[in-house]
Amino acid sequence: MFKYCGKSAAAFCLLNANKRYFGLVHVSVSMQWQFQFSTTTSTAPNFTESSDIFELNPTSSCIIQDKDLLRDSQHDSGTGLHVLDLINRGSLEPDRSIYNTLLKKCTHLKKLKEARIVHAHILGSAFKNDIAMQNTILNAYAKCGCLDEARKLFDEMPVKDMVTWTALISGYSQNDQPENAIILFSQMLRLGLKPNQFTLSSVLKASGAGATDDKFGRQVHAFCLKYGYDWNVYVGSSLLDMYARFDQMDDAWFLFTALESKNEVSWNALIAGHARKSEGEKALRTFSEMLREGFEPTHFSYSSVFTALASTGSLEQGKWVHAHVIKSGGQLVAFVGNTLVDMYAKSGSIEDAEKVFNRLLKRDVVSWNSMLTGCAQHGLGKATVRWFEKMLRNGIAPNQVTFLCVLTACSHAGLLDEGQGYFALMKKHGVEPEEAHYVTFVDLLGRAGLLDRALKFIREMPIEPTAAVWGALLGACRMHKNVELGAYAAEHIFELDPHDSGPHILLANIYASAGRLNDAARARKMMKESGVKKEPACSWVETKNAVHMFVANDDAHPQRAMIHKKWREISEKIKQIGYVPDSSHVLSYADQQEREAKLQVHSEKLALAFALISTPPGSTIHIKKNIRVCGDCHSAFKFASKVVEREIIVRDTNRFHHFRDGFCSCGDYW
DNA sequence: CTAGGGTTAG
Repeated sequence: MFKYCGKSAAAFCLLNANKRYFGLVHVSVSMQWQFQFSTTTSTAPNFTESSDIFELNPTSSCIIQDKDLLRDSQHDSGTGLHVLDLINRGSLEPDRSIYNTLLKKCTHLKKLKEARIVHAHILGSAFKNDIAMQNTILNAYAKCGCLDEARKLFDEMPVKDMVTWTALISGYSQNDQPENAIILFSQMLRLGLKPNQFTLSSVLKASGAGATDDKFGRQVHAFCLKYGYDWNVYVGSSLLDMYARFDQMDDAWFLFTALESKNEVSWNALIAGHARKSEGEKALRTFSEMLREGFEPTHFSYSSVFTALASTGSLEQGKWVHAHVIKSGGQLVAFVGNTLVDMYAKSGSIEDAEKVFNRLLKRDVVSWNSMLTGCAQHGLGKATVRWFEKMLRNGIAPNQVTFLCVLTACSHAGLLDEGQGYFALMKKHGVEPEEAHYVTFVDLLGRAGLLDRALKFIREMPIEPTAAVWGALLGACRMHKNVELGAYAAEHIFELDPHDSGPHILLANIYASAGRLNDAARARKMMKESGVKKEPACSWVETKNAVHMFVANDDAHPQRAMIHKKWREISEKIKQIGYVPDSSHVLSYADQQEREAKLQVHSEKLALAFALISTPPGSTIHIKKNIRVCGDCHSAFKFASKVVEREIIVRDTNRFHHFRDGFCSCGDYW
C-alpha cells in the first residue's frame, strides 16, 4: 500500500514549476507592502539592575593578562560578564574580541539582561559606532526574543549592511513573526540590496511558517536560483523544508536529490515532512536511507521518525528505531523521549510507554501529557486520573493539553464527577478553557445522559458555540436516541459548517435507529445534495512482512474466499452466544436481510477474519481503522474475542479498543 | 557580525 512516487514525475513537475519561479521574480520586487515602523526614540538600555558591575573599585589592584577568563562560566550566569568589572577597574584593555565573545555568550544562552549590560558598556567605548559591533548587539537582542529593541537599534543605525538586515530578518523568523520577516525582506529588495544565503534561508523559514500557500516561498525560490544560492546546503535544506511544509513532498525530494552536498538537516527536513503527513513507512525508509548513506541521525531525526511511526502505530518498526537510539548511545532527552513514549502508547503498548517514561532523563509537561494521552486513548480513564494526580504532586504545571486529555479520559470512562471537578480546576491552574475544552465538557455531560444540562451549558458558555460544540451534543443524542434535540443540534451545525459530512450521517443514524426511515433517507439525501461525501471506511492489519488494507465489500484481496469463509464461521459461532446484528448502522432503503448482509462485510470484520487466518493462534491481533468503529462491529468483536480466545486491539481515529474475553476496554463508551 | 530540521490534544 505504500507506493513510492516516481522521481521522473517529480522532476517534470518541478522543472515546470521552475519556469514559474523565474516568471515571478519581477513581481516580488515591485510588490507593494504596507509599512508601520515604530518611530525611533532612544536606545539607552536599562542597566540599573546590575549597576554594581559598573562601580569602580579603587582598592583592587588585580592586573589581568589572560583573556581566557572570558571562558569562565562560574560567574554571571555563564556569560563571563565579570570581565567588564576588570575593564572598569582599568585592569583590562577592552577590545573587539572581548565584546564579541561576551555578546556571543549572551546570544547563545539567551541572556537578555546581560546583553543589555554589555550593550551599555560598548556605548561608552570606542566601538560605539562600529557597524559590525552594532550588528552583533542587534543580533543578541533579536535572538533573545527582544525584537522591539532589535528593531529600535535597526531603525537608528545610520549605515546598515547585509548582516544588519539579515540579523533582524532571522530574528523575526526565529521568534514566530514570519510576517515581519517577509515585510522586511521585501523592503530590502526594494532598496536594491542583494540577499545572501543567510538572508534567503531565514526568509524561507518564514515563508514556510505562517503562510496559507507557497506563493511567496516560490518567489523566494526564484531569488535563490537567480543569485545562484540554490546549491547551498543551508538554502537548499530550507527550500525543501518549505515545500515539505506545504505538503509537496515530490518537490522536496527533487530539490534534495539535486543538492550537491547534503547534511543531517536536509535529511531531517525530509523525514519531518513525511512525519507531518503521517507517512510512517516513508519516514522510516528515508531514515534507513540516511543511515545507509553514512549520516549520523540526530535528535531531530529520531523524534520525527517516532512521530511518524506513532501516527501509523507501527510498533515493530518503532522498536527497531528505539534499538538504534540505544545502540548509538543516545540519551533519552526530552524531545526524543517524549515522542518515544507517544510512539509506544499509540502503537498499543502502554507498558512500554511507561517503561520509557520512567527512564527519561528529564520529564517535562509534554512527557506527562504523552503518558496521559496514552492512558486516555486506551480507555484507561481511572489510570489517567491517577497519572494526573501524580503529575500535580510532582509539581508539574498542567497546560491546556493536559486538561483536554484528562477531560476526554473522564468523558470516555464515564467519570462524570471527576470530569466536572477537573473542569473547575482549570481556572485554579490559570488555564483558560478553549473551544476544545468546551466540546469535551459537552461530551462529558452528553455521554452521561445529561442532555438538558449539556444544552444549558452550551447556551451559557462564554464563547460562541462552534460546530464542534454542537457536534458533541449531536453525538450524545445519537447515543441516547434523542431525536428532537439531535435534529436541533444538527441544524446549528449545518449552518456553521455546511461542508462536513459527519453531522448528516449522525442525524440519519439517529432517525434510522428510531425507526424513522423516511427521515433518515431525507438526511442522507441532504448530505448528497450538499455535496459532502462519506469517507470510505478502511481497516489495516499488519502481518510480519506487509500491511493489508480492507475496504467494505472488499473483493480485491487474493485470499478473499478464505476471508469470507472465515467470517461466516465466526459469525455463526458468535450468534450462538448472543450476538445480534444491529442493522441501524446501515443507511439504505434495503430490507432488513440485505442490511444485515451489508454489515457483515464491514472492513474491520474482513480485517479480523484475515488476521485470524494469517497470524499465529493465541497472538494479539492489531487492527487500525480510519474512522470510528461501527456499533455492530464493536459488538461482534466483543463476542469474537471470546470465541477465538484472542485479544483484539482496534485503533480508530479517536482511541483504542482492547477486546478480551467478551469485553471491551472502552466499556462501550466511545 | 547574519542561516536551515524535532514533541503532547481534538
